[in-house]
Amino acid sequence: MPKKDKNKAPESNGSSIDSAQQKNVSLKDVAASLKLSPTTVSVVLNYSPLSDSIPQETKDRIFEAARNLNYRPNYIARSLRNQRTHTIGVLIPEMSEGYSAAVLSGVEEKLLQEGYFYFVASHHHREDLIERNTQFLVARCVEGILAIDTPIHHQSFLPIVSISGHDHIRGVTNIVLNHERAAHLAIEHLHRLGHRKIAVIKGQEFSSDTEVRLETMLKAAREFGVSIQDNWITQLIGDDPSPETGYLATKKLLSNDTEFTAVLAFNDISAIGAIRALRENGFEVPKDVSIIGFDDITAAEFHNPALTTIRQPLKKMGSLGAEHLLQNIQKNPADTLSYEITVEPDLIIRQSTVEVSK
Amino acid sequence: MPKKDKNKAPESNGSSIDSAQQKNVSLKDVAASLKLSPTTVSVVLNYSPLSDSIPQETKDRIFEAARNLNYRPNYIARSLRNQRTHTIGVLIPEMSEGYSAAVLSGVEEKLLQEGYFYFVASHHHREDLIERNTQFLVARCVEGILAIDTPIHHQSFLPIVSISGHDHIRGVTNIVLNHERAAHLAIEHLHRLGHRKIAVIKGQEFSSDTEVRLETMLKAAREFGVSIQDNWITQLIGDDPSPETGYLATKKLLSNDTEFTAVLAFNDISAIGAIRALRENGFEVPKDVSIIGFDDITAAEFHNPALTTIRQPLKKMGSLGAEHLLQNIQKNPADTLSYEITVEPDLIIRQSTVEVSK
DNA sequence: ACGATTTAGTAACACGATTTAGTAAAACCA
DNA sequence: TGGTTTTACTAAATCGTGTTACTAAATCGT
Repeated sequence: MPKKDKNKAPESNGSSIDSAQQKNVSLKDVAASLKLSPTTVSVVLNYSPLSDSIPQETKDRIFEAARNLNYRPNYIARSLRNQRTHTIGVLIPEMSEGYSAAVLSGVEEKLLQEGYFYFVASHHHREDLIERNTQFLVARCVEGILAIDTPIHHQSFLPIVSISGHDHIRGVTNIVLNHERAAHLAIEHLHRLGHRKIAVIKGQEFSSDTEVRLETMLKAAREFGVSIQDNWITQLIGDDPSPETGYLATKKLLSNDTEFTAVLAFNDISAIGAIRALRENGFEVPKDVSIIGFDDITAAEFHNPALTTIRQPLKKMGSLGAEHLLQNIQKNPADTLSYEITVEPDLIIRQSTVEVSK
Repeated sequence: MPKKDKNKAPESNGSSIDSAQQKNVSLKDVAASLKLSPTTVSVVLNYSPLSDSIPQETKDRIFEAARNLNYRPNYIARSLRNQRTHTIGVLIPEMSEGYSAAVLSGVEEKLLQEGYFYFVASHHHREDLIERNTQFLVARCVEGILAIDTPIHHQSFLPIVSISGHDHIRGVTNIVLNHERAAHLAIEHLHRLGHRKIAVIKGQEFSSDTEVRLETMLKAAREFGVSIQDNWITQLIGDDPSPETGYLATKKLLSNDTEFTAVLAFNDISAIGAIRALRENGFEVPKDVSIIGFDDITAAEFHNPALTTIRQPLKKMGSLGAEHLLQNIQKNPADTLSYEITVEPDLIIRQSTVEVSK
């Protein structure tokens, strides 16, 4: 007798997350309310080919009941059945910087458009956390992995897209900046302003772009006949992205030698710290020393002085990364060979670089 | 005859995401490899009470086989069965600012610690996106929702924790700053420096803190006998968090009147824009006008001049929010009444405020 | 009028894990 | 020796969908 008691639909008629709704209604509940089978309801709600033979009147009743009971298909059950989670995993160094946030905003925009969600996990450049988080994401059945400034060491059975990654691994797609051009733009700009002695603050070893950034800069410098002496090269100090990394690096640089007339910083955030250090040591920026940043994060434009910088299209890199990952997910992983997408930098001239005075 | 063919364990012996592994191994595969039932394997791997009666030798074999085959329980299947997803949804205005990123880093730290993952969805303060994203998160079976600077309008059958939210809704827990004290610290500091005429840049209507921030500031001003005239109150202009919002607001402010000696900005990011506007109009900061920010984002310390600001413990607010959400998830939602957690601000004195000169 | 097709559905299984309710054999007890 | 308890497991049901394979009735074609 109490057979139906528990399946009795609650009389919810307000918003979808109304307080009256205690338990989510299932396909079975909808079916029961219409005295149809769950199969029929499923077939109709999914516009399956099978529903061709269901009369419109029945379909209408089903749609109406589903709406009235506020039926929402349970994504978990659907994922299990379809072996599709519409979820990807995103690996980032940390959740605290202009860089990651900018890329993520592009990722999110594209993913939500396509009905995907994402898990984020940050690893602080620790090898063990990268491995552990990858495991977790795989266990959660993500359909692919997007690695942002995160080294990838081995091929995976899942599609992987790496943003700013430079490892060439089978099956991994890289989204990278045209570093040659970025370096050309930066050095050319300084050269045109008369700078011939340039200091460089390179990134930490763990940053994917560190090596290529330095090498392309050195190459461009040779081409323009600009000098970058070894003792004008310094490295960011510290693990977390903060202006302090550039501040400490520049302090060290200044204790070596001060013959240079311009500084190429690894990124905007460290350029800001570098300016502080230069100022503390009695150098006006840009009067005494010009400085050029990298990335063009929001803070760059409004810093004092406003930063001249090489812009990376961070948001676009994020959405491109997401786009290609989704594409690769559609394909058979076996025939997804590694390929590379290149995006172009821009030189943004502001106030931190001027003609050399010496 | 081909009965076992497809269940034949792949001879994977490398890393967990080795290329050799095509298909995830299931409980059934492990069981088959040992000629045991999935039940037994499950019981042992989960340290279920039932496993008391299983001899150690069998347990060892099971653990070993699971490790060798690199068995990872399928989270989707487990979630369906247990009706627990260990996943929460996080609503944020956007993924681009120091504020959200700082709070999220606290959220993430706490969640990963507890074995939870999270979905992020941003809504750009659009009512329809808040509703839609909430729907999506519910369909994805999140166990609770963490709303960061996001208005919540109705009670839900899911636990909700709101960070910097001020709506008092049954079942919603609020994590808020001690705004009274924040205002007291800010006004007291300016008062001590001799400022008696203070301009205020208030937040946009859509920011949760806008109203309470302004009101507590006005109240503190009255207590200290400091004047905040109506035409010294301006509002951030624009939707996305960027220094430009404060720049435009301050431009408008300066076109009204310039009698004030200090500016209270809604947040650090707009304070940075305000400084630019003041400077363009011929005011030196802090010589002519002092300015005080709010939040203490990373950029504040290294700005030029370094920003005096009221620090919100953003990361802590994130981890507290996550902590209370997880607590409320354990409880019966019915007996989770709304309550409020208050965190304390700090005054961080740097270079953007000095004694009044006039 | 009779076989073939169309209509309108449904029963049963699968996805991969956990849990409930057993069972068959061994050990224990009196 | 006969009954109870313990040991060492396993079959079957379940979570909520989606799909495959079926059926029973109605309609069609000739």
